[in-house]
Amino acid sequence: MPNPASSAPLTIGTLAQQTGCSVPTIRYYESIGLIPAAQRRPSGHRVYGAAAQELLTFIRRCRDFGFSIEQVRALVSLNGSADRDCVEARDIAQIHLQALRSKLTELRALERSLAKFVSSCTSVCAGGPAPRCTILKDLGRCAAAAAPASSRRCD
Amino acid sequence: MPNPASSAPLTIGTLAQQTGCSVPTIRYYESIGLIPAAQRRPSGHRVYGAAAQELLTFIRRCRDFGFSIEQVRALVSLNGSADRDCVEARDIAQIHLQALRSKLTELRALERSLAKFVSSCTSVCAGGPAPRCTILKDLGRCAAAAAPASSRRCD
DNA sequence: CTGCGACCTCAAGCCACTTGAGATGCAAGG
DNA sequence: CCTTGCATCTCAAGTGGCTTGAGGTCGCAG
Repeated sequence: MPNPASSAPLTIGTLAQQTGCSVPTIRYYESIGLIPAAQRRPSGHRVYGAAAQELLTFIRRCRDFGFSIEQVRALVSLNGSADRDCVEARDIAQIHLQALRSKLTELRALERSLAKFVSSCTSVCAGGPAPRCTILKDLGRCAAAAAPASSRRCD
Repeated sequence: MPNPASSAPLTIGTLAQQTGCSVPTIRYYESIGLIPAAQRRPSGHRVYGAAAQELLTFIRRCRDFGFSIEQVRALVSLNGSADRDCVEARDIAQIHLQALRSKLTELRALERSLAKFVSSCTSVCAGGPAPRCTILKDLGRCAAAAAPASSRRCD
């Protein structure tokens, strides 16, 4: 036995705990082919080994960093193919970084505007009738400082 | 005639152009009760007036500022009820602002980490075999600087 | 042998729309 | 008057990345 403690077969629940994914999420990843189909006990229960644990931890980290599932898929595949070039990984990260930066720029502008709304309401109209609130008035005004439409989407 | 040019009846397409919403989005807003059901021509085509245009512009601005549909619903309702208190609006904005700020904090940390990944790859391993890329190695490491799970969600 | 918790599958729900199919309306040109 | 072509209509399904629920099976402790 090469590694008695750490390579013992894992149930899906244990794997979930150790990787920080939820149990349904692991099954979901299997269903979309992001992780290979697990081996099964005769009962049908999934059994995992150390490789699955490493893979899932990697995936979970990627998701924490905001990579999309398709980006993660590409990174996983890169991670497994010795004959491919690391520049591919950098490109994926670079693209993600750029998207993140433009999102950040948008959100910073939003934060400023919202903070202005709130403090202006507090100092000018707090407690008054709602339809005269500076927040609602500012929101009704012709758009100027608003973020582009992309910030309404979920990317 | 009180306002001949601006209060002419609008088709949904014109309304969409003037408010920056798409045509299906306007129908969607009607279907979820965010805007009242439009009047119809005998043919079934929707007809809108100035009130709808103002309302949709307001809604669109709110969405630009990142308010959820339910938050927008509350703001719209506040905007229309003279007997309610402006503090309600401020509370909604305040809650949204706090959520935005914690999101921003997360994203800033992500940005730093990703930028580090990219520059490290460029200087250390660019062009080498993918599985040895510093990006992929860092992603595989035990989580430390990663953002909390909330950043993976779409909020 | 009887709980009870962990596991199984399959389906639907979430958000805020977008996209597509297939049918009809309307305004302008011939 | 008729065609052409765009706008509109409805209804259904798709998007991402899961989560939640229903209804059933498995495995182990008491």
